[in-house]
Amino acid sequence: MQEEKSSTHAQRALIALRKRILGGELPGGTRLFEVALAEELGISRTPIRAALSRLAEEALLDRAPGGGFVVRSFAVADVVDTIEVRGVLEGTAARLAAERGVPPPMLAEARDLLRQIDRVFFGQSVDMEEYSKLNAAFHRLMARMSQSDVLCREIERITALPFASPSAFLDDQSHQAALAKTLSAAQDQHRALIEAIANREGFRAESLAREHARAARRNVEFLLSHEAALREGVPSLAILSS
Amino acid sequence: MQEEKSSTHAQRALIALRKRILGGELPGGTRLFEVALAEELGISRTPIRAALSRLAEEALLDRAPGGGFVVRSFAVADVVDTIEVRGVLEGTAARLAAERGVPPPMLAEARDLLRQIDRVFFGQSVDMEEYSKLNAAFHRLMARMSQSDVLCREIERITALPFASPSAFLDDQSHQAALAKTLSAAQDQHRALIEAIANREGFRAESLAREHARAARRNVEFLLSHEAALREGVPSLAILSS
DNA sequence: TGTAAGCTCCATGTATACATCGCGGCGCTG
DNA sequence: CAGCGCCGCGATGTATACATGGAGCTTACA
Repeated sequence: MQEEKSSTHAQRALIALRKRILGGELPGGTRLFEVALAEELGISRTPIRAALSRLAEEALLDRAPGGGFVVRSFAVADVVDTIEVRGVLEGTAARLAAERGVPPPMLAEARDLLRQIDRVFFGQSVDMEEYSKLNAAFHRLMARMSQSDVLCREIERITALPFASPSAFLDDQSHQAALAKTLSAAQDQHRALIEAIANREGFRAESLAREHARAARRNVEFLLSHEAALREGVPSLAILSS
Repeated sequence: MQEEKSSTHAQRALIALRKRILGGELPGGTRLFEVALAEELGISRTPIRAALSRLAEEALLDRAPGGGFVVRSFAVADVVDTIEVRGVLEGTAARLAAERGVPPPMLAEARDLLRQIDRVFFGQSVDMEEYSKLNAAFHRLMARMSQSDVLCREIERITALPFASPSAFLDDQSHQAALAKTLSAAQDQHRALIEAIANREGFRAESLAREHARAARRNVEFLLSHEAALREGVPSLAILSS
């Protein structure tokens, strides 16, 4: 066998197929045939089926009526709506956190994350790798502050879609100039959010989280309004069908 | 073979297992073993795996770290939070419907549904079967009015959980007296919702939808506060772990 | 020429044998 | 007695052969 990563064939198939779907190599609407994929990847149908099942769980594939799988299509409107839903869910998490109250250690953890993010700005050019990681951690923590497993799970699920993640579009290198301003504004929102939650201001926390998600939406709309040149460098948008 | 319903073994296994999980026969945390289930249902492991995978998509099973599946546990708090999430999502659908505008034929369809629900009340004892069907149809239509496939999908997904459906707890026969009042209040909310959407009052529509979902939450809390006697007749609550 | 029946092929469904891997018990050894 | 390592079992992972069933084509008959 080849010496790829990961242990099982199903894992490798999952990773390979996910990559192809997200990369736009398998456009939305494409029917995936077990035999063809099995031959292509040099494994049997069984691990292929396992991989396809998991991709269906990730909402990257739809089950066809009479059996089989189809690559899900994402139009621009779907991206926008998905981000809207993320905003709504994160808003709910923030509101619940405020309403139910957050244990002080957790609040301290959040404030520490904010300081760490501040520190990333100190360098000349921002270390996007690090920022993405911290930003994702902050959003995950905010979900946990709701003290609702159900909500955490739903947020994690929607966030797994590549273009809906709070850290999507950050790896886009095209408009470094605007970046600093954008990130600084986002950080202001982070601070206000924690403040609102700490003050038990549920409505304010929810509104802030929703508006915070709007930044991602503005990014998408900006990227799509400027012709292909910009979109080229944005892997998260390769999946778009139109 | 036995002459159950449905065509494939995987389908039958799916239905059988879902029934056992929802019925509380397989309590939360139970590890499901392919071989054991295969022997028990008299089929091979392959269709069992297919069924387990689909149950994971339905969020009734969790994948165990090292492979395998575990029945998901639902505590009371999870039920409440799930209903909260449904309310939030339906609220978003109602708001988007109001903000984006709804085609008149669709609004007419909604008003027609409201009239049909009114008609159900005419009889001496309400036909709950019929009411459930119409109520579910109304909620589905409201989701569609958002004109967002993503949102529809998420609502449908969360609504698939037995205790989160807008028609859950309606089959409970225990407090017929209060029922008429409850349903009539719900219908008032339905009417106000459509009115708000038609008037493009996004905030009002969202608030109303959220409050409407609270009715389900009150039902749960009422049922749980009255000892087992009441809970017996409520199949939707059999899944509760505690 | 149109229609309907039947056939054939292809894709998924199913069973089963074998592989692999992790874990726990048991025994050996220092 | 303690610690290490080996062995074996049980669970999932994988391959493969065969079953099934539907769609499209072809052919024969009206």
